[in-house]
Amino acid sequence: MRNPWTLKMEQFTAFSDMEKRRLNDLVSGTREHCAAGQDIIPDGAHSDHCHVVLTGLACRYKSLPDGKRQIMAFLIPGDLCDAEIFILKMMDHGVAAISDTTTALVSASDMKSLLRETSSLGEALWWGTMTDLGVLRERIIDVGRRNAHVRIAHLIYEMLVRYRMVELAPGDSFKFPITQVDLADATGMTPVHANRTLQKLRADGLIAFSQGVMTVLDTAALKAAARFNGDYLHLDRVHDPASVGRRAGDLV
Amino acid sequence: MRNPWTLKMEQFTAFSDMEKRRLNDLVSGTREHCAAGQDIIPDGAHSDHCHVVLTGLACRYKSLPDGKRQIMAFLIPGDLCDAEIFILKMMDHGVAAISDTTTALVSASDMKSLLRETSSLGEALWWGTMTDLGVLRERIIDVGRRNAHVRIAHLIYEMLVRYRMVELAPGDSFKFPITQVDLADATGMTPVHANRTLQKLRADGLIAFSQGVMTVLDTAALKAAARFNGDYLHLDRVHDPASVGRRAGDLV
DNA sequence: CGGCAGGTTGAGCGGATTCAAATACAGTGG
DNA sequence: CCACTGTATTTGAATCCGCTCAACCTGCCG
Repeated sequence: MRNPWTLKMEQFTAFSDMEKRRLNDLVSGTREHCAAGQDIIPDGAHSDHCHVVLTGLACRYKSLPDGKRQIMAFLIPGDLCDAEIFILKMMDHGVAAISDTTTALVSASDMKSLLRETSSLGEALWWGTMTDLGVLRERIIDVGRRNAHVRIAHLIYEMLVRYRMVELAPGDSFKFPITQVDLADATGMTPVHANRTLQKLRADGLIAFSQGVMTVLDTAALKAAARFNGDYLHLDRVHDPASVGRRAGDLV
Repeated sequence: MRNPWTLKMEQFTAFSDMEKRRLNDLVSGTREHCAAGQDIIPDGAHSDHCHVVLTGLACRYKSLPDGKRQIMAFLIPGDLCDAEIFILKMMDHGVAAISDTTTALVSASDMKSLLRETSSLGEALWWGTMTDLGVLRERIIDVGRRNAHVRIAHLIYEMLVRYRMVELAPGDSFKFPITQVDLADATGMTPVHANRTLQKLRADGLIAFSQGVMTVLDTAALKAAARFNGDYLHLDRVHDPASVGRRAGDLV
């Protein structure tokens, strides 16, 4: 009954049982599977279904005329791939699977009516979009004003916080099937330099990485190295006394 | 009766007279003036009013702990400063006036009900947010994968298209009160390098700049230099046969 | 065993930065 | 009207972070 979409949005607000059931029903319909490396939604496409990532890792990307590629965002379970689909004529970027993924299809009309609801659900959806904006802005700061070391540390730390939201980072370990080429495309650097930077983070004892699993060994040190401030993720419930136990917010 | 907010959203869809009147009423209430250099909305602030830029130029920015600053977006007349205000507890970045600005205050409750309307208005607002996302993604590509020359050309060309939307770029000239320091903060480079890059664009006869007014001398050449593709702005009405006359879409 | 994708290492180059100083320019007050 | 002041732009020279190119290694799989 607990799905990553609900878990993520619960970081924003507490839902009633009925609301949770509602959300759960929405992602319990048609599923789609996509193999690593394939497009979940190609650039320029249109469809009348939204995709919610349930398992695996995906990314938003855009290929440039000169062959370069920029990854604008990583999408983990609970993330919505294409909130724009029911308004815009076509996607202005592609969404690709990095590892094998399963996505839930939600019809545009369901999503539309959800958005217009006066309940917490409509607000939660809006919250999701607003935090997406925040994450994008943070990525601009990354590539614009942070050096390679801080930049990669920041990306990894953000992934940790986000994976924790959906309870997929036990022991501060999480799946990280991202190749160094992908990482370079996301951080706006070359694979070679991404490699050297990762090595330094490992040598400093901040992270460990093997078999596609990233482990953050020293959260405090990594957070400091990344100059991380998580306000932009708007995990509002962190400050909610009713929220108990160890949550993603502990890291922010 | 024609205000920049309506003009901008008309790039997405045609409104009925009643809808236009509705939009106009919303920005005809309280006005706020802000002097150049001052914060319109400080980082971390909260209010229960949204700000719509009516005149002047503003920017979204974030100051980093080490004193650096990153400008994430420029806001021209018709742009909404803080769509998040009625959901999120606080702003995760600041909005500052670059030149003197006037903004219209729209109450959060008015905005909220607008968003829930089944008319074109709710969709238009959603469209605005989605294009903001698109512009941010494009900025990530800018700083991540384009060199200084292309990057600045791209920024200027985008400003031209956006100014045209709100009919503020007669003869391909528009107000550009952005200092080279601002420009550097927006493009993720140093003022010195921004200066040299601008000089090259002028030497190549692509742009002219004096007295705070930018003139694009050769739109085709600038577009080519910027490798510009305007799909991300989603000026859907460009393809609408009912749309007549020279509009921003001509450039996209 | 060969092939291939991903990761690692080295050396040289170059775009952008840094620091510093000079120049232009607008506003202000004597 | 000019001297004065502060801000913005311009120029030069040295330095460095990250890029390029190229080779090599490693593990995996057919």
